[in-house]
Amino acid sequence: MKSNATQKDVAKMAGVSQATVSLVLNGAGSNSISDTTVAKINEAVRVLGYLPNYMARALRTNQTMTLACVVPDIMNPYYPALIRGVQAVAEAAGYDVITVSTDGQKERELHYLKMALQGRIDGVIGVFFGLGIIDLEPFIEAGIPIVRLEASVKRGGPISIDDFFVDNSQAAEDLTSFLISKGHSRIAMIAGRGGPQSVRVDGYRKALQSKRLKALIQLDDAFTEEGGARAAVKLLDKGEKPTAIIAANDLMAIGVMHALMGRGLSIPDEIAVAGFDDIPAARLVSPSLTTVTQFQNSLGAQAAHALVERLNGTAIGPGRATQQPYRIIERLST
Amino acid sequence: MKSNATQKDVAKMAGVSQATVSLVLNGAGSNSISDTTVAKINEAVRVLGYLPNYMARALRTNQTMTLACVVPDIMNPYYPALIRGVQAVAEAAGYDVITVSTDGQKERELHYLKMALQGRIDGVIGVFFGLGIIDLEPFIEAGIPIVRLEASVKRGGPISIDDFFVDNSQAAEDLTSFLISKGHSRIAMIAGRGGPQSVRVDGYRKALQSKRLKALIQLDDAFTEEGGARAAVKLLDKGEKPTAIIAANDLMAIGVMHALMGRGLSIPDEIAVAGFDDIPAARLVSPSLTTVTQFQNSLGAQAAHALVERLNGTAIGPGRATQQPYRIIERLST
DNA sequence: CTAGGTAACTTATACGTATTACTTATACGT
DNA sequence: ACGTATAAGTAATACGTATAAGTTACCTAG
Repeated sequence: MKSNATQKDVAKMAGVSQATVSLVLNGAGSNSISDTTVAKINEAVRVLGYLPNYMARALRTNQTMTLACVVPDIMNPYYPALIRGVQAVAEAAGYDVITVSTDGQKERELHYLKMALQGRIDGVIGVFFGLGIIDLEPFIEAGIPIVRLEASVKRGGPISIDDFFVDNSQAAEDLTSFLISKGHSRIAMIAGRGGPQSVRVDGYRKALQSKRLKALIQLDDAFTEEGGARAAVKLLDKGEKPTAIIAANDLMAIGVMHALMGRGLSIPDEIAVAGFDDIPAARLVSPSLTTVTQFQNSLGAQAAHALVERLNGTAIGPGRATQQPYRIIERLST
Repeated sequence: MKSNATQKDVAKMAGVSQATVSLVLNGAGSNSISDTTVAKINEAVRVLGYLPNYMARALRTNQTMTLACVVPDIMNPYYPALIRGVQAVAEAAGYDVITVSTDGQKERELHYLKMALQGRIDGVIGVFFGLGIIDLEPFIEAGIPIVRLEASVKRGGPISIDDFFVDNSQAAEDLTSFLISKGHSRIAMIAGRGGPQSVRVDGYRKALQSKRLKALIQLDDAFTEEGGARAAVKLLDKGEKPTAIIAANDLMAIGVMHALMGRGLSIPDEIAVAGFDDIPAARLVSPSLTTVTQFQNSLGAQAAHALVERLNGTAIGPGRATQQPYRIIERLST
C-alpha cells in the first residue's frame, strides 16, 4: 500500500523547496521561476506520477470544485436527463458532479446539504420535496449557493437562491384543454399525493372549471406504474367511464394503459391517455404516449450555469426566478 | 459568508482544549473524560451547530468514507437499479456513494479512478469498458480496492480485484436455445459492437452451431433504440425473413419492435423479439418484451458488500471471482 | 561605487482534525 | 507517610497544500 508522492517528494527529487513546486504547479505563469527549474520539477512530477492530494488542497483553499446534484429518485427516468444537462455544463466549468438520490425524504435532503457545510461540496443543484426556503436559508447564509428546480411559479425573494421553474399548473391546464379541444368532455385525472403532482391536479381542475366540466380525480400513494394501474382499476370499478385519462406522470400513465388493456379497452379509441415528463419509455410504449416535456436536459444545463455564476461571483444579490418552457408532445395515445 | 464552527470554537466555549473536544467526539467511550466535561462539550456542539470539517478529517485519517460507483451511462436504464443496490449496502456500512457516468470512455474511466489516488474516495465499484486489468493494477497497488462488474466468465487472479460476473455468453446461448425450443429456426441477432454485446453474440453463435443452424447477425454502432431500429430495417431490406430476432439489449430490442411494427409485421406472430437486461421499460412495451434479467439490484448489493469487506480488512488476498445468476423472463413478445 | 530593484527562490505558517506523549491532581494500599 | 496507580485532561505534532513574507544574488541607474 504505497502512498502517493507528495509535493515534498517532488521537491526533493528536483532539488528545490516544496513551495517552489506548489508555485510551479499552480502559478499561472505570473511567478518568477526559471525555465530550468520548471523543467526539473515537471520531470520529477512525471517520474513520480505526482497527483495533488485533493483533501489537502481543499482544506487549504476551502474549495472542492465539486457540485452536488440532489434528486429524489435516480430510478425515475425523468432525472437522468436532467443530470446529464448539469454534468455537461459543470464539467466544462471545471467542476465535478456527484449525484445523490434522496427518495424525496426531508432527512436525506438535509443530509446531503450538510455535506456542503462540512466542506465537501461547493454548491448544490436540487429538486427538493421536503425542504422549504426556511430550511435552505441557513445554508445560503453559510455561503453555499443553491439552485432549485421547481414545479410551480416562483418569484425570487431576497434570499439568494436561484429558482428554475416550469409552470406545471399551466402545463396541466393546457394539456387538459388540448384534450377538450379534441372532443373529450369526461376527462379523469390520476395522480400521486403532494409535490408537483398536486400542482398538476390544480391545473387540470382549472381547465375543467372554465368549461364547466366535472373533475374526476383518483389518487394513489405511489408515483409509479403500479400506482397508476391501481388508480385506474379503482376508477373503472367505481363505474366511471371517462373518455380520456390524464396521469400526473408518465410512469403512472403507462400503468393506466396496462390496466385499460387488461380490461380490453382500446387506446385511444375508447379511452385516450396522456402523461407528464416525456420519459424515454413514453416513446417506446404502444400506443406511444402523449405527454408534456420539460426539456430536462436544457433545464439541468441552465441550472448548472446559474450555479457556476454564483460560485465564481459573476452573479450576486437576490435570488432570480426563471421560467422554463414546456411542450405538449402529441403521440398516438390520444 | 460566516464559516463554520470548528473544534477550537467548541473548545473555547466549553473551556477545554481542542484535543479534549476531539476525544469526546470520536473516542468510543474508552477515554477518561468526566461526565460534566462531556456534557459541556456536547452542549457547545449543539449551540454552535458544530459539524466536523470533512476535508480536515479526511486529510488526517486518510479515509473519506466515500465510494465511487462508476458506470458507463446513467441514462441507460440498466444502471440505476445497480446503483440502488450499491447504495443500500454501502450506506448501511457508513459509506457515502457518488455515482459517475463515463460514456464507456477509457479516459473518463481513468479520470474517476484517479480521484481515488487523489484521496477523494476509498474504493471503487465499476463497470469498465475501456480499462483492463493492466490499467487497474496501479490503483490496487496504491491501496485502492476495486470491484468489477463483468459480462463474461472471470477466474480471479493474483491481483486483488474482486469480480462479479454474469456469464452473458451462456445466457445468450440459453436464450437462443429457448427460442429454438419454441420452434424457431431462422433466428437473427442484432447487436452493438464490443463489450458485453459481442459476448452475447458469441453465445448466440454457439447455440446455433450446436443445432446446425445459420447465424444471421446485424451490427450497429449504437446500443440504443435508434440503433436497434436501424439494424432491423437493414436486416429486412436485405430480404432476410427471420422468425425471431434477439437484440443484444432491451433498448435495441424495443427499437426492433418499432421497426417491425412500422412495417406492419405482427409481434410475436410473424416475428418474435427478445432482448437483454430487463430494464423497466421491458415490462411496459406492448407486447411486453421477453428478456434476460441479471438481478441488477442484488448484483450491486453484493459488489458493495465485497468492497466493504476489502476496506475494513475482512477480506484480504487474491481476487475473488463470483458468478452471478441470470434468468430468462418470458413475456408476450415471443 | 552604491542604492535599490528584480529574478529566483526559501522559510514559515495556517487550514481543522486525530493522536501520541506528556502533565497534573487525587485516591489508594501498605 | 510514601510511592504508585489512575482519572482527567493538555500540549505538541503531522497530514499535504497554498501563500504571505522574507532572503539572497545579481544587475542597473545615477
